[in-house]
Amino acid sequence: MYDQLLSYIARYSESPLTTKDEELIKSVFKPARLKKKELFLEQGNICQFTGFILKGAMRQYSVDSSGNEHIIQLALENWWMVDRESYLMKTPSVYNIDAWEDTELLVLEAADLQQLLEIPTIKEMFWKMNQSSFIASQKRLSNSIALPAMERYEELLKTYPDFIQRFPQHIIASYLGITKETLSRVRNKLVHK
Amino acid sequence: MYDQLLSYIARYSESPLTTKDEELIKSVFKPARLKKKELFLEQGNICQFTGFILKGAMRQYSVDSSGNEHIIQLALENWWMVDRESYLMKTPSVYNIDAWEDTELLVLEAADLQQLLEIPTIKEMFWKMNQSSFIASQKRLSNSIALPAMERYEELLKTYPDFIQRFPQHIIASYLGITKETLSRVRNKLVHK
DNA sequence: TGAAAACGTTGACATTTGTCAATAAAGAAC
DNA sequence: GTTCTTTATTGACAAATGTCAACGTTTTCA
Repeated sequence: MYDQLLSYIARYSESPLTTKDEELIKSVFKPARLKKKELFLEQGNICQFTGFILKGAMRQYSVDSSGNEHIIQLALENWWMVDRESYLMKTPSVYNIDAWEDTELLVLEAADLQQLLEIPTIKEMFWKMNQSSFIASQKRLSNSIALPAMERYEELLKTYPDFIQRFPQHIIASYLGITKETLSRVRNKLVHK
Repeated sequence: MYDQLLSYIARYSESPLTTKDEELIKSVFKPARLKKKELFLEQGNICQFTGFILKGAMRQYSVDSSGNEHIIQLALENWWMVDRESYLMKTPSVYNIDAWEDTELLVLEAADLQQLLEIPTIKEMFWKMNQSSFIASQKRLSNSIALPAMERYEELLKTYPDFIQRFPQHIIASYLGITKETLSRVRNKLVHK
């Protein structure tokens, strides 16, 4: 069960982990399971955990005054899921996070994070993860302000083709910032062009 | 000239810098000046520098096939400016970065970054900067997909009131992902409500 | 200081996207 | 197996935003 996390760490760092490091990792990351639709974080609460997805699919979203969900982030196996602002600053979150499929996770409490970061290999891994999260977020933002709906969808097809397989269209639409009807029409146009 | 950077570092880290650390910082950060509209990074080139703005205002933007500019980032005094993806991966950038006002910077070459990161205080500062960049980017993304133009503008007014003072409306509009005409109408509605 | 450029606003109209309702198919639950 | 829920599509219409052109003002700078 921890092999998946350990090999993830190995892939995103240069130096190997000592046996002692591995012990620490196994002691602070706790296994957890979520049923489909089960909440990992509820709006208004403080995000207590960082989750590493072993198996399953999750989503992070806000709910607006009309009750519409807006998907901020989707995540599959070997992705991290957390509301970083809430987790780090211990402020109430404006987002919900839940499981879209039955999901197995390894979760890390905020209180254990500092201890983990004393392992240079882990620190390096999180450093890289932060960098790529930021870069991905900035790209998505760039698409969001610069591209019309169809091109945003085409970008998504290229960047995260798995999403299309794992999430229904209304979720994809929300991720793109459009309605499911608009996405349906966009797809229709793409087929006929 | 370096005091501004040193006090920035002090503000975003817990431990103080040694005199030796300060010497290193002064040796790797080089002063630079940009005239208004002068390019710091041109689309297609690799971003060579991270800039710390001492005085002035800058923008990072893409240019679409119709020649329209889309502002990805605006920055003022005590902000960092860089295309992180290009800088770190050494890949050609899709963005331009230029000065919107005559600007004074301290610039850091990518080659000198590693050396700097060996100073724990600096590493901590960059760590925090990465975190807050990501959080800011995610918030902006969240607004971009969830809020209509007027509310995005109101959010901007709250979050970065300085931008309104320092950049003309067509720049603000582009930052929000709308046209200058739409922004003008939004502002008109806000006055009359 | 005077011409040129940049900026901001407005109107008319086009385009994109959203809303609502109806329908049908696919999938989940009992 | 059959009922209920979820998902996807489509049409008619509404709302938001974009486009283009014109105009006046402000700013820039030679």
